[in-house]
Formats: sequence, C-alpha cells, structure tokens
Amino acid sequence: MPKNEYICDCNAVHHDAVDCARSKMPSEQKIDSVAQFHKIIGDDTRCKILFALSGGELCVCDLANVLSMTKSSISHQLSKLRDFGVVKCRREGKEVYYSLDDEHVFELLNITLAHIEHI
Amino acid sequence: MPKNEYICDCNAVHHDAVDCARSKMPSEQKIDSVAQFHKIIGDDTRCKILFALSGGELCVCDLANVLSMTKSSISHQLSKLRDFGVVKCRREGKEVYYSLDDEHVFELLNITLAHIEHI
DNA sequence: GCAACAGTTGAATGGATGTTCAACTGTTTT
DNA sequence: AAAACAGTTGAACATCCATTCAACTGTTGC
Repeated sequence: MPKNEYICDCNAVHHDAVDCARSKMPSEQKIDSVAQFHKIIGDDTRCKILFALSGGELCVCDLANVLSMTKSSISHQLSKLRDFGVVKCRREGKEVYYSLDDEHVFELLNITLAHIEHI
Repeated sequence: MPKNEYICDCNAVHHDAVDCARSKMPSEQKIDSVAQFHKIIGDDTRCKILFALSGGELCVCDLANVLSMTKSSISHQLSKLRDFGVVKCRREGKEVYYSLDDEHVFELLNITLAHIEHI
C-alpha cells in the first residue's frame, strides 16, 4: 500500500496500527446501519414508546396518555419506528394498535438498562 | 388512580392497558440514560472510532488516517466518548493514545452488527 | 529559547431533527 | 349524509449537533 494513502492533517502515523485497524473495519454501509439503528433508539420519546409497548400492544391514544404527549408528536415518532421495522401496527375500527415488531430492540434496551444500573 | 390523570388530546383510552404500561416504565432518569447511551453510539464518526479502537489503542493521528478526517473533528468526538466513559486516553510524549474503556459498548456494537447482517 | 508538531478547544456555520399547528384521511355512529 | 373522533401528514419553527476554522496548550528537538 503506497504511503500516499495515509493522508490527513498530521504526520505521526503508525502505519502498522492504521493498516490493522483498517482491515478490521466493517464496510461503510454496515457502520451506517449500526449507527442509524442506535440513533433510532437514542431518543427519549422513542425509548419511552418502546418500553411502553414491551407489555403488549397499545393504541396511539394510550401511548399519548402514558407519555403525556400529543397524538401528533407520538404519531410522528411511531412512523419513524415503523420505517425502521421496529414496531408494527394494525387497525381495528377507528383505532390503530402498535406493538413491537423486533424483539432484538427491546433486548438491546434491557442490556443497556442493566449496564446503566450496574454503574 | 383518579380518571383525571388520563389527560391528553384524545379520549379512546384503555385504562387497564395504560396503567399496566405505566407500571412497567423505568424511571424518567433511567430512560434518559438509556437514550443518551444509544445516542452516543448513534453517529457514524463515533461508531467508526469505536470499531477502529476495537483492535487496540490508536493515537489521534492514526484515527484521523483510518477515518480520513481531520484531527480536530475526531478530537471533538473523542471528547464526547471520553465524557461518557466509553474511551480512555494516555499521553506518551507528544501523542495521545486512545483505547476502549467500556467493553460493553463494543459488545453492543457487535450485537447490532450481527442483527443487521441477519436481515 | 524557539521552532515544529500532536492535540485540544471555543465560536461560527450548516444540516439534521423533534414538536407544534393545522389540515387532512378513514372509520364509526346517528 | 353528516358529525365525531382516531390517527396521519406536511410545513414552520426551534433546537440540537457535527464539522470547520482559528487560536491555543503541551511536548520534543535543535
């Protein structure tokens, strides 16, 4: 690998270490996915929604009550969670019931919660 | 619990479901911590830094090369990761070497990566 | 002491994002 | 058919946040 691939605004480069780190990096695409996944969970409102849904499905009104927020605000966040495949919904009459679609997410939340409680 | 605690901009409230969900909600403080934790990981640059450091310590210049970014930009993100206790650093001469301080974080990244690859 | 370089830091900039508001769709009920 | 209500959606607004730039600190070597 030619030296000119080591380009940045500094000189103190450890070529072995950099090459090693580079070889272990997942693809740009995978890293983006990982980051976006955590970004989706990294919001108070969305976190609360997911914890609230952990006990079973709820309609938007229920969620609005649990979180003490407006339907609109929650609906916006639900649509993001839906786009990500984290929650699913079903309509029954006038109401729309949401539930967790990806158990991994709740699992991950609990791992984090346990981690935080151990500190 | 009095009915007037069910206040939002709608009426279709399932009191049992809402009460159940409320009782299972972690404290506001814990949810904030969980959300902030994921927010820290939910960024491309910080994700890349953590993956890069998984093979061992690197100085800021090394990281700048691996990520093809400026020292300044990386230093800003490193300071956030440091504030969160995710990475630690040691100075050796003119250089500062960073490494993972919290194995849980890398563990979590790998869980997410595995999850994404399975889709 | 001074020059050179690694790294940090604060202010400024631009882009991303959450909430609000208002208008809208879809379903039920009368 | 019309009213009432659950839910959605787009635009506007405010806020947050990552990068850039410039000035700064700390260490090494001449």
